[in-house]
Parts: sequence; structure tokens; C-alpha cells
Amino acid sequence: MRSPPRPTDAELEILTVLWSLSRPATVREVFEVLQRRRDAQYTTVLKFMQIMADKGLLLRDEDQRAHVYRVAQKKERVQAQLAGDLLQRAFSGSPSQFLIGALSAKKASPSELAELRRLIEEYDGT
Amino acid sequence: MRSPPRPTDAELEILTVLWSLSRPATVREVFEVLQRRRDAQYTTVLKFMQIMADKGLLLRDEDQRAHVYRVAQKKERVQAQLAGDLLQRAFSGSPSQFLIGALSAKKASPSELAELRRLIEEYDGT
DNA sequence: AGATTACTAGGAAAGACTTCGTAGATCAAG
DNA sequence: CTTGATCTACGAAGTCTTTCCTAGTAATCT
Repeated sequence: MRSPPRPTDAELEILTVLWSLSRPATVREVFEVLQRRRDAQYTTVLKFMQIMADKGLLLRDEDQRAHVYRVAQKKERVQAQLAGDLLQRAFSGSPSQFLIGALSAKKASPSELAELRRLIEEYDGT
Repeated sequence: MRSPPRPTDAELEILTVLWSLSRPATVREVFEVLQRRRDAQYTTVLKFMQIMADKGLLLRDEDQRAHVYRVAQKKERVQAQLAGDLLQRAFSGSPSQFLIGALSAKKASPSELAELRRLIEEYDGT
């Protein structure tokens, strides 16, 4: 029961669609949401989701003709994997460097800053 | 003068070696550091560094027979690019979710927490 | 000088990733 | 029942990534 591999760029895109739906979905449903973001054929999305099921990133329910897919791991788990991976590979494990990197790429709003502060306090207490 | 593409996994490994050396280096030098981390032939490293120069990730000085390579962008810039990219793609731009992801992948030490706290205060003031 | 070592350049193979077309099955509508 | 829409499966092309071998050239050693 090994944890699935890191999702590729295209696979992550599909995951984010499923995350935004917050429920299992068919290829058609994912396709329709994805179409608003970029250009892709239906069978391309189908293929990705099949591959992702093979890799263990998605689980497939074949009861209906239109198979229903759901994420195999919680969003938080996948995100932690991705963040942890980059943290190690590009920031030699330093969380503050990591955060600096993120913040210098995209300025945080006051509310996000407050959230960050709250987060650290809470984490400290744990 | 557009910014070079996101480095691949193997390319990032080379960059981290150059970052750790903090100076331009030959293929040989990079190869020797890299060898301590993993298995790779000399010409593999050479090829990567040539590709990276083509992509604009490295700059090459061909004055000597053994060409000397240096990073084309500051470490901080590349890190910001990578972190910002992941932040957008996997965390819909939310810095706190991003940090949670990192912290749940790797527990931060007390000193790192202090550093994080300091960082946020400072950032707030700016 | 001749042999050995060190470098680069040029492929090229193998895998991973991305994308889509076509074929065949199933379902819904006329 | 036939037609059109919808689905999955298969396969394949094209690109990107990773890896290394070989050839040729330059430097070093004996």
C-alpha cells in the first residue's frame, strides 16, 4: 500500500478540480470545469483520469456506465507531499526560507498575514 | 530576456550543488559533489549542465578548456519561482495553506518557529 | 613522442508526460 | 428499431526528461 507518486502538472490540475467539487465526479464533470480554465479534449481528460487511477491517485467506481472517480488521498495529504517535497529539494528543509520564497512570489494580504501569525502561535502550542 | 523555464528535478539538483558551492564551477566540481548524493556518470552531469545553459538556467564561460558554469539567476529568484508556482497550482494562492502543507510534511524546530514568527512580524512592518 | 587522462560535443535510447483520434459499446430519442 | 449522443478502451504521435556511450580533441605524464 505504498503512497502514490507525486502528481504531474496535468494530474494536479485534475486533482484541484476534484478538490473544488468536494465530491466524486465523472470525467464529464471534471472536463466541464477544466474547460473553463484551459483547452483540452474530453478524451484527454479521460486518459489522465485513467492514468491517475492506475497510479493510485484516484479511485474509480465502475458501477455506472459513466465511471465515478474520487481522490484516493485527502487533499491535505497530497498538498503536504508536494510542499514537503519542494521544501526538501529546493530549500534544504528550511521552512522560513520556504515561506520567504512563497511570499516573495506573491504578496500576502493583511488577512493572510493574520492567518499566518495565528497559525504559528497555534502550531507552537501543539 | 524572458525568465528561464522552471528547472526539472534533475536540473534543480545541479542548481543546489552550485548554490552550496556559492561560486561558479566546472562540470567536474559539480560532478564530484553530486556523486556523494547519488549515482550518475560524468557525462550525464555534463549533459544536464549543457542543457541548462541552453535553457538559460546557467551561464557558461568557455575561456578555459574546462568550461565554467554559474547560475543565471539568484538562488532566491529561482526559489521564489518554484514556491510561487506550487503555491498557485496546489494551494490556490493561500500562503497559510502552503505553510501548513510544509509544516505537516516536516515538523519545524523551535528555532525555525521563532524564525518564522520573526519573519512574519518583519514582513508585516514592510 | 607515445600513452594516458580529462573535456566537450553529438547522438541516441528509454521512459515519462501530454494530447488526441478512432473504434466499439451503451443509452436515449424519435 | 434506427439514429445520434455519450462513454470507455486502445493506441499512437510528439515532446520532454533522464541517462549514458562514443568520438574527437586537448593536456599531462613517462
